[in-house]
Amino acid sequence: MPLLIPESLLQKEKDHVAGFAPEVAWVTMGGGEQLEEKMCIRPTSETLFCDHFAHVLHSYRDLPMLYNQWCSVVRWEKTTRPFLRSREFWWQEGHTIHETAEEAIAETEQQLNTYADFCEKYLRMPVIKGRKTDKEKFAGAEATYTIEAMMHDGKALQSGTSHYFGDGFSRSFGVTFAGRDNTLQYPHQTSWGVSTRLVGAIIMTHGDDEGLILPPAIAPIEVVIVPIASHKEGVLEKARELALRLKGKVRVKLDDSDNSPGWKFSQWEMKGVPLRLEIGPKDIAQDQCVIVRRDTREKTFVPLAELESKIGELLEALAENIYNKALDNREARTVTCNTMDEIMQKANEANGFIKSMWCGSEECETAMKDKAGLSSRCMPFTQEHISDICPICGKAASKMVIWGKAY
RNA sequence: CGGGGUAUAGCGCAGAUGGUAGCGCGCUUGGUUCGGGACCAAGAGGCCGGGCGUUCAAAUCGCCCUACUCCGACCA
Repeated sequence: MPLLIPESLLQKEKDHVAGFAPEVAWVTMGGGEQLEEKMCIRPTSETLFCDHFAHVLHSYRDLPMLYNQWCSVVRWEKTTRPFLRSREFWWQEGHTIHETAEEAIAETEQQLNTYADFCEKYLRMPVIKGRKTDKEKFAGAEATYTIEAMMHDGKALQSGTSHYFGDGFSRSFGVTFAGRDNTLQYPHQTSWGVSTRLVGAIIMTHGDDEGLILPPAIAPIEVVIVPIASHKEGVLEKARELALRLKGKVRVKLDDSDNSPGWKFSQWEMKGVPLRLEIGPKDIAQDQCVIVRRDTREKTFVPLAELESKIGELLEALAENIYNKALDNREARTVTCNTMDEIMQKANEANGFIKSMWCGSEECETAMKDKAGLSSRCMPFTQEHISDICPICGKAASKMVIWGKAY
């Protein structure tokens, strides 16, 4: 889809334009000439896809239409933050239309689950699945679902979203198809995305003072081999032999540069390589090597005969450990509150998640922001019954919300 | 948008009361080292963000720009 969106196209869905207009960048000139109609640089591509759908959709037989594109988008943020909030960011955006609401809702859920699984199983980052409040939902959506992660400083990071649009956009853009009963119908739509924000999430979930800690599944190098006293007879040869032996089984790199071993240790730790394999004269004499975990720095002497299996075990142990550490941090920084006083006190003490009931009114949500500096992160799918009243207004409440400070 | 801060070597910084610049890291060369960022020696590297002013003399004082940055409000 194109990079530029004509203003008229952006205007077609009123909630959407109201939500995005304040943060779009506009192109007003072309080759020194003022443009007849200004164009915005896409902040998201729903309008472009809708325009496209209107042209290509004719029959229920064309449905579902499932699109995905990787591109960068621009949102004119007032405050930027490397990886987490940049004015231009690279993302993946999926856009689908379906014959029925049920199908579209299923798609929305499926994608949210895909993101959650990816974060938890591959990035080893625990997330909370839930629904956004109306105040926080995507402009123009009927429902927005989110996965919320907690960074190690206790701040929340929305790590992926999936939206259900109903047929609102379809109606605004005149997207129609001939249905099974030969009547003209509007398809039900979804969109969903994750961005390079996840890179920031990895850094801020797993990293420590020595640098990155990469989850093994996405580490470009899983094992780095550092020869010790590599000038001595046979060391480099042995290191090369091990690298060759591991190649194809695990992503391995031999650092045979002439930097000192200590320098290499620090360097590869900073880059987040999960395992370091040391091989030196003493090891060679005993037919073993030393493997050091990035997360705990724990050293293990490994007989060369058991090399492959031990590497597998250690990678898995590391992956599990970094997930558990992140989860422990989240649990330790999550509190349940019943009164506004309690909430304000906790919010003041430390960053973290605060669970409380909520009556559902936007006034109370705004009050939470004003009084405690907290925004609603989501209404988790897994609800807990804390009480029956909203701590903000005292009226009846049936929804539990997670509040927090967000990046 | 509101309120702070910073700008001096590739990077990080120091340069009170004005006298044309220094430290650490990095880089180059030689030697010794090599199981946690090695050591010694010799080097290279600077329009002190930009402009105007004050002064015999400005990195230093004054005014005006520009860029970056932090904290708020706004947002994936």
